[in-house]
Amino acid sequence: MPLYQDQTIQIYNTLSGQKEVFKPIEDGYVGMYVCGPTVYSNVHLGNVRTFMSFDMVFRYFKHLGYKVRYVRNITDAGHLENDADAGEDKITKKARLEQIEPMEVVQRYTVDFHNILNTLNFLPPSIEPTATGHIIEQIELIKTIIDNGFAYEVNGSVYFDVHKFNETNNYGILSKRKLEDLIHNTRALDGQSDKKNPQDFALWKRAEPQHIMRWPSPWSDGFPGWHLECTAMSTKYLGDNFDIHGGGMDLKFPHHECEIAQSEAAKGLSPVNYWMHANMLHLNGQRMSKSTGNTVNPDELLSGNNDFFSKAYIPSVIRFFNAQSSYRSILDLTDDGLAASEKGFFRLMDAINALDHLETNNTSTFDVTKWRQKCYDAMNDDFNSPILIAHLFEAAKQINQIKDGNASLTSEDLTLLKNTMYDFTFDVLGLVNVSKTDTGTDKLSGAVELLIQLRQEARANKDFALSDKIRDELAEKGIQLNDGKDGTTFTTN
RNA sequence: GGCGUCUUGGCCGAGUGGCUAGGCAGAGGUCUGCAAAACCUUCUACAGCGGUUCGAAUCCGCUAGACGCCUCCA
Repeated sequence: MPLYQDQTIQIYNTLSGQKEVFKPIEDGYVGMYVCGPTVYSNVHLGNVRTFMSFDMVFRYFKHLGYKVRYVRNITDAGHLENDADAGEDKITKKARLEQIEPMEVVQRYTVDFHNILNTLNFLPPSIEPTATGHIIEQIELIKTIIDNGFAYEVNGSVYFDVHKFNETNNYGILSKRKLEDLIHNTRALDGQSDKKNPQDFALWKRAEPQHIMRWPSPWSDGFPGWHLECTAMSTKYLGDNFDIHGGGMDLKFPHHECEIAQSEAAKGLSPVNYWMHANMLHLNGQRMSKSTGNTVNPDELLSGNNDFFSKAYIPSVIRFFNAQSSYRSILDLTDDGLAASEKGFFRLMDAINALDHLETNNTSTFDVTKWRQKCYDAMNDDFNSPILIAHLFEAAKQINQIKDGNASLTSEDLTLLKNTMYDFTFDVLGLVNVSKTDTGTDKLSGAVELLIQLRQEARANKDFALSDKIRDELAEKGIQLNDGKDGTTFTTN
């Protein structure tokens, strides 16, 4: 029997503004779409945070035994610099600046994106469609929207008629805006003369002669609008009405609002049952922003080659740091915060690695079954990973108590504890086990063992000058000796 | 200006109308020749003011501050 039958998940739905019991459209199946990156530059860490949060959601659904179809797109065309008619496609612009083909831009940064996500131990999505691979679907969608009277063509471009749509539907339902307010507050941009109203958005743009990325359509040689891509790709693979749509908080308006409008205009129904939005990542108290230089790339964080952090951090520490806060909270990335997470992460790993060497007993002093359900309860409550981690640390404390002989578990309970720890730490949180007491190569290990032995002899002879010299000089070379009850071990850093 | 969010102990970060979050740091202890590491124990909270309530950090209002979206943005 799959686990999900025993667990009730609550999801905070942006659409309703509250937590709702998750009920998939089809029992046992979950359809989830997340807006992927626009591949016009190196993916930045804030970007990664959103995907990391949804990677965890994906992992949890899978762990519960759901069959999940997780679609995360690659935006490789159509994403404009701004909404004005003069707005340039981001990828085209980059190609022009670097004097290469747009598809070279796309290829370069798609590869970069995948490399980073692999390094950070992401699970690949079920389908990763590209916008350029779904031009036909987008054209068909536009035709339908025009036929239904919610879009109009001007000079080869097609725009969505927001005012018309709002007469029968609710434009602003997701972002809690009123069209009236938008009308009063829309900044007047130059070059918007093609649109009936500034609130209208492009479904198809006619390409200027110098524009390389272009496809034929009934209206002009041109390219699709950004909002349209996600509607075309999500509904193609998940159906006209699917379970979950995720993305960054900043996409709520206008991007996701427009997706709803497009779907309703084309199919007559709301596309998504649960809208999930991940909050922003800050860097030292400020929003990451390329324009102010307040940004750090994942590879810079992993290599330590940056101006913000005192050292390099391994991928699992970054994942752990992220999981220690709620996906719905703003998370501030700081050196202190990462360093604190690093220590906690290694402490947790040490406890997990100790599981293999625990002795069992006839009685258990710790209710493992109850604890296990608390772990599920945490994740069931809108994927509350910080609470889950608190429970994992509670288990870590128990493990240490058992090690010290102050607590005990039956072998049955120990197996349950171990399996649960593994499930949540590695499968759900996506952490990778790193033993801090990794002894490195055999050669190194042998040499250090010899030195440890010599030091033991020196200590036995009360030659502390020699023993301390061995300890200190090894430390200088990055080898830390740890004196314990059962002898001395070493760690490298 | 419009709409919305947030303000928790030294730091990060959960949460609930009355019952321990957790991590890091600090303090004390165990261990040790000493130290480090490891482990155990432990002190600091709920922006301010007013209201509802037997009881509020948790609900409501006001004030102050921070932030997000409204233009591209995960």
